[in-house]
Amino acid sequence: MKVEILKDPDVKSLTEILERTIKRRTILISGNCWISYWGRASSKLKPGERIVIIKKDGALLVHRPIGYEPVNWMPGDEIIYHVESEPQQSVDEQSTGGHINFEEPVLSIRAVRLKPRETIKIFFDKVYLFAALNLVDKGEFSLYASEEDMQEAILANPSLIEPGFQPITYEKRVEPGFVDVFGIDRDGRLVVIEIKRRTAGREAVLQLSRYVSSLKGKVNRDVRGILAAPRIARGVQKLLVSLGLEFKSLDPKRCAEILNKKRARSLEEFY
Amino acid sequence: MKVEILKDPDVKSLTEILERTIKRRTILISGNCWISYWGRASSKLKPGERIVIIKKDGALLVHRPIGYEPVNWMPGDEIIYHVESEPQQSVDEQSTGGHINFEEPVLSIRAVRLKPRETIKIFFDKVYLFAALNLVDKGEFSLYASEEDMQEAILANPSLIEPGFQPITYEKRVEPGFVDVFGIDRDGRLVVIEIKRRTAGREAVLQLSRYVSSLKGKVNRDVRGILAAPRIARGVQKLLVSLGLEFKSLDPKRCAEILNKKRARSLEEFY
DNA sequence: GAGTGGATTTCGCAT
DNA sequence: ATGCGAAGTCCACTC
Repeated sequence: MKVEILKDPDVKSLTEILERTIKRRTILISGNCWISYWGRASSKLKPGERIVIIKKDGALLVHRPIGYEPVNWMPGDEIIYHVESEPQQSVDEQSTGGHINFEEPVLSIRAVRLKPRETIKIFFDKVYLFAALNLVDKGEFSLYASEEDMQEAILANPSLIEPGFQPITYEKRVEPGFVDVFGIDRDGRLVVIEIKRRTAGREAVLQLSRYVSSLKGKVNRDVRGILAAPRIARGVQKLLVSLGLEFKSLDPKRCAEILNKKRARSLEEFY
Repeated sequence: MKVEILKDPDVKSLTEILERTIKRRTILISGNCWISYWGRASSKLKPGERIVIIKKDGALLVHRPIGYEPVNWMPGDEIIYHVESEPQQSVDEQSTGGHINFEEPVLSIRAVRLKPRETIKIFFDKVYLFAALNLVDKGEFSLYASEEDMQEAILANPSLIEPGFQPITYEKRVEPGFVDVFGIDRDGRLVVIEIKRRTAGREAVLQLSRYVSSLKGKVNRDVRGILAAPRIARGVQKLLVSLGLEFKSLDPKRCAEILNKKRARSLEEFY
């Protein structure tokens, strides 16, 4: 069955259908609930009307009517669920605060994550909508103009940095941290490139500086440090120069375009 | 009306109800859709069955049947929506990939965010469930065992650090950065405490070291630096010692418990 | 308005 | 397992 929808269901039917569908279907529940969380931190959420999503892999999301982020959540993997119908008497009024319907028993959903150990308990005293959906999703997702794309674009087209630049390795680990791209310029000098997809700040400059310094100490010869980013923060330019580093403007979107062309070309060659 | 639910609605009814409820209700849509995003980066998602949430503040979430994170999203605030019914012919088959139902027109939802400028376009060719919910949520959310709580716990119970420790100020600004807690030990020496809620890494040690150094330069007398955290990263212990700093194990949960007791007590006093 | 740092960050990768 | 760095990070706070 593709979709099972219950409108204003009672706790008994809910308990039953949840036990049957949890971690087998994508589940939507909307109603009045209160929530406690204990684990890496701990939290309490007093009663209110929210949306709860439980996915096939066990991932749990609680969304309030406002805001992009879930108020409570649990990433999938190794989540164990317990569903129970409980008499309302057991609910600690003080801990819940707001209004609770004392007529019917409450639905309790307990999610336990094993690593790290943490628990979310959700209590519903009123459910407006329950839906169990048998969703199939094999659609490919592709993201363009990420930092990884920028790196790939530089490797495919080194002149993006400057004429004569030759990449040698990328994402090479150097003490401390790592370098995004590592190569040689037209004069044979070592070049370390740090890539940022957004405006580069002080942190990026200091990081690059550490790379360059540690490398200089090892190879005992000149090393150029280039910060490749769409822009550099205003005050940071001076710092960059004072540390003997360079800046190269690099637009992530342009990198994405270059990559798209390259990918299209390799597709042509393939056919 | 609290809840409006449509099961297997046609595109025409959807367009109508969406225009009436969007940014006025919490909206749930589940069906077969494909999505493109353009803004800070860009992405494409080929057809598949997902859940779309649109909140009253305009926040948009697209969830696949697996995983904790949304595959596409838009934070609320300054989001403009356009809802249209479109003939399927206009859909670029190549850009969508998988299966598309060519019988009916498709529902298109376009969300435009102004700052930064970005756009999400969602096309549905089949909707299994549509729900518009009039949710009210005023429940208070409280999170415990934050870094701030640990600070508060130390101030309330200074012996957590060591016998005889006396806090003077907290979150005091010192060059560079700031100090979490600042006080005097039983021998009258200055103490700087840096608090970390989780395993303290190299960064925390270096930060504390900077505090202590700059303070020593100013007061021209001995200053102890104590890193208070649940644990310290393995390799970093040596660095800590070599910099003349100390480590004090401090469990955030225990801090939270202490605070809870303290708060309960003050509540008793209040009544 | 931009920069800085934290997050129940999550996620991935490399040691 | 642990640690480090990116993310369409988001978010709050400071300058």
